[in-house]
Amino acid sequence: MTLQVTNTLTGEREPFEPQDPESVLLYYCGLTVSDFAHLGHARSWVHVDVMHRWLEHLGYDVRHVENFTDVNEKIVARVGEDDLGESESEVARHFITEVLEDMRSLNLLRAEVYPRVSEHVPEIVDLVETLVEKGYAYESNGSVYFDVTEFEDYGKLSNQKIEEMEAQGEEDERQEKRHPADFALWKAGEAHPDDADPGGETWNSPWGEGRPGWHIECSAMSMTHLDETIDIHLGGQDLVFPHHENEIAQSEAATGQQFAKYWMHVRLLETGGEKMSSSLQNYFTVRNAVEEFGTDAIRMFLLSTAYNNRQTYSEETLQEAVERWERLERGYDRAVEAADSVDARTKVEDEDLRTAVAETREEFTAAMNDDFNTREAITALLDLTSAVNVHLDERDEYDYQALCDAVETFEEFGEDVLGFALAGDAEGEVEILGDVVELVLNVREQERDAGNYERADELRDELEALGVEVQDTDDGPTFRLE
RNA sequence: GCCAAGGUGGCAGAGUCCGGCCGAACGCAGCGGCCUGCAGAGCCGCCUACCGCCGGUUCAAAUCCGGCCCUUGGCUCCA
Repeated sequence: MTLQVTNTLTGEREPFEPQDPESVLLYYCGLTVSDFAHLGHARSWVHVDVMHRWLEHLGYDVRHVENFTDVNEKIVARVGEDDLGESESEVARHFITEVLEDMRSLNLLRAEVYPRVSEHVPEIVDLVETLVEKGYAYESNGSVYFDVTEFEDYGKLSNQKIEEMEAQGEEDERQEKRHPADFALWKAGEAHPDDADPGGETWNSPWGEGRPGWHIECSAMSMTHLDETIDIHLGGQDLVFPHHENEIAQSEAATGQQFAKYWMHVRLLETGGEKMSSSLQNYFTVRNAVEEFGTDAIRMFLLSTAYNNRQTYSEETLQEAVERWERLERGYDRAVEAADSVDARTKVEDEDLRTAVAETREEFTAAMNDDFNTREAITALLDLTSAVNVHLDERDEYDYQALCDAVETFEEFGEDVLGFALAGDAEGEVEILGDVVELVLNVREQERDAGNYERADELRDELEALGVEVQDTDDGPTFRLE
């Protein structure tokens, strides 16, 4: 069973075969750091994170590079706003810090490198020079443009014909271009006083002062940190055209090599009719979402739809994800507690549970290999949850070995691959807190034994208000910290 | 106008590439039951599917082919 992936380049599902059978070169088009990250960014991140994790699970050494675009007019536009910073680079640095924090809050595996455009201007200039030398680009008024008519395959990623394309770029630069679809590789800084907002940095180049174009950065950084040909290039669906189309053109024109073997695009998170207006924007930030629903519920929400299918955000779908996550977590907790309670030498065997564990492993693997079908993968884990629950509810004696296998499966797939925090952070503070709760529950048991249920219920309600969910069982009370 | 993706139960959402295990998964909401001092969790059952419409291919179609209707996303910086 091998991994199959959908390649935007061919539009088909193909067997995944990296150039080097041992490793995968992966580049992800990251954010333009002019604002906080929102749930849509989280969708891409979490899916790419799970792809990364699954590739590692399959044994590949994954070299993951994700850029930050820190040179952009949108960043310049915010210079001086509030306390964001007094220059383009200060504003960018501010948001990079915030965005990295958001990424950590989503429990994303770190990339190997997070390159920034401002640190790669020499490489960008070199690349542009190469393109000019080879006749794929021309200088005009201090700016340099890529000549799309010189690159035979232009349009192959987005399936478009040059003649049918709308002009790219601002109105005033169209005058300088030979073909409307030509795009800027280097933009003169002084030739456009209107664009040259104060605070926007410029660099020296063979064509005078200026700034890198909007697409050349990723080509330069991908080649610098990975190779001329990489295995997977990822990004949001919205980047297919023009961004990735242009990356292919300029990269392949410069090197004569294929730029990326597999192009994969995460479909955009939709909002169900309502536009992502600025008034709603705040609510959609990663920060607010994680704070309100928790990392695991957010991951559950985002992974409950395959990366290349449409997903609509709504209060209801998010709430459903919370329930799905809690069901999974409870199942895991029950399995762990049950396994801990059983004598390891027990001879009890439950064929149903053992079969369920085996099927879960098989189905999870098949789902992930089938173009990273995270929805089906989660389904497999929830099926295991049901099997564990049935086993614990219907059996008087537990199957120690099967429970251990179930726990291991939850951890291997749920934690390592899907990135959930099943075992939680059982650190000092949490342990002490648990002991305190235990103490209160003992008191409550005394009240219950004395038939003083009113007081017992009060204690339960008060604990719940503090985020401690109490559950009475045959074996005494149990609790969960929310 | 161009490019692309879709229309499956109350909601949400797999399955469609490689037709039969789909008499349609997993879950959420709701209802009934078991358990329970109560509640919750869990378990069992139901609501619950003529798989957008019409026609074709086939022993067999949600899945393949043709036509039609409708929806959504992108095409400007955008994950």
